[in-house]
Amino acid sequence: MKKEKNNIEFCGQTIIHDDVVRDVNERMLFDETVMALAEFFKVFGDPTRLKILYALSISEMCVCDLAALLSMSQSAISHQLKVLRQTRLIKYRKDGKVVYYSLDDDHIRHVFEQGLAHVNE
Amino acid sequence: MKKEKNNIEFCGQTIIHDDVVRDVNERMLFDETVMALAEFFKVFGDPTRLKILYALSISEMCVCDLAALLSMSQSAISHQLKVLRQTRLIKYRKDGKVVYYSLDDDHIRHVFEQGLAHVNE
DNA sequence: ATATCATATGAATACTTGTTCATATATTAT
DNA sequence: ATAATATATGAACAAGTATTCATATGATAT
Repeated sequence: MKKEKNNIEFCGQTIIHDDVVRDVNERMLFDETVMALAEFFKVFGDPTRLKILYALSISEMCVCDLAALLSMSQSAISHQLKVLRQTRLIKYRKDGKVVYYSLDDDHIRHVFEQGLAHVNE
Repeated sequence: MKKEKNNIEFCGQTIIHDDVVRDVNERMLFDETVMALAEFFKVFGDPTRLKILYALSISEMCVCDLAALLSMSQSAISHQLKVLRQTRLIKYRKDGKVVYYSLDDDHIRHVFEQGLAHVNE
């Protein structure tokens, strides 16, 4: 049996189902959690970074090679590697002048596959 | 035993390890796949959309209620719902003037949890 | 028909972001 | 030291995007 509607004003917003809103509000995620989550997914939301991650899931590579592979400037690649480093998705080791990048964690592969599964329906 | 370096120029880019680049290049994803994947993750890369998705993972809700829940304008919510609709992450049913939104698929919940698992380390 | 309410949407704006360009740093070779 | 090479980075610019504002649409009630 449907309960009757009881429209309420709250913070200038009309609430039609205050019971549902109250319930969901109590279970809502912390703002910082949502922010962190958004940042995490945002990193995967760029073709260049996805290609880099995919490439590194196959083999560690240096900046030069990644630039050649993706036909992009060394600078562009380097900037994106910085983003991936800062979000701890990749790690690196230095060997002389050359810096080798690799995935930080197999966990990343899983997220990637998860996305691929969706895209391929 | 490390193979000696054989720097090559390709499309204006220096290649240090041409064997690795060639190998990875052969296995590289199609551009359209990468694009679709980026679009998919991009949708999850916004706090407002994440909150909406999370809310809908608990209960179906109408636009009014979502606006009240997130303390945002009806218009802002409606615009984001459009994005979520177009990417087929949510579906809706109409009951008179009221439009009820819900997750399109339990699969979305899984991606969400996957992200949460990462954020919570 | 008219008013009201829930939702949708186009345009404008403010903000974010990916790439380029120029340059800096660091390591190796001469 | 000097030159060459691999990588990093700050600033500028272009392209993309989330929200607001004003308004449109569509349904219900009077």
